[in-house]
Amino acid sequence: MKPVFEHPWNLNEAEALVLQQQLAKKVIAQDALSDIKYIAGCDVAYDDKNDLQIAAVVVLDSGTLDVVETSVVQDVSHFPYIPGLFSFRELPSLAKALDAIKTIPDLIVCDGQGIAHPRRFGLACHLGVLFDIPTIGCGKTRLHGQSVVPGLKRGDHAPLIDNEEIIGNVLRTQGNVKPVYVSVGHKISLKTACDWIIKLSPNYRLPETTRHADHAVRMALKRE
DNA sequence: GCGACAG
DNA sequence: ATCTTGTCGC
Repeated sequence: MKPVFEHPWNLNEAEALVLQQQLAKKVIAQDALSDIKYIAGCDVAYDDKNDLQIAAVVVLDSGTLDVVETSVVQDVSHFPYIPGLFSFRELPSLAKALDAIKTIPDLIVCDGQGIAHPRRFGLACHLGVLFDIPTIGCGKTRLHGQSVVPGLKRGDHAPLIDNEEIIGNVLRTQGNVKPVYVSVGHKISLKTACDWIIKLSPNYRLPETTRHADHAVRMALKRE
């Protein structure tokens, strides 16, 4: 699958910031999904010197959560890690992995934030807008916003707030286990996003999509 | 100046 | 993200 539009990746920090603010206007924070048959997870791992990355996209059957297809690619890092500009670092390699996938997913779960971002444009938003596909941001830690601790039962959640605005949910995917940070990526509502994350996390803290993608990149990195 | 800071 | 030992628990 390919992006619906192109934009350069060889940018400096200031240029990336401008482009980010431009693209942020295109995010749709409402349900605009079709039937969800396939759901993809994606992740990136880095090598020792940190100038190479391995990206993976794993497509699962939304009903059985069985792996349908896996794509793993290697690429060079074109951009450093800068909090708030994370997508400019990981998206080039992820796009390469998506380009090789045959089973077009109906929804993609990202390892990072969606609109729970200082300029409302985390990795999940960037990927969603670039490929015009519904996405969810599901991070292991917080980047932006403040919240209260949610209840301890699976499914309990509390809003992530920034300036009176709800930018995401702190969601407990397993009882008495550290919660995850869920936010809208593109073409989905926060409620629907959380429902899917719960459904995708029947046994562990992180959704199966992320677990499979993480496993794939870690395994590929080990063989280098 | 001080703290915060996705992966 | 990655660098790392032992340890508690099913």
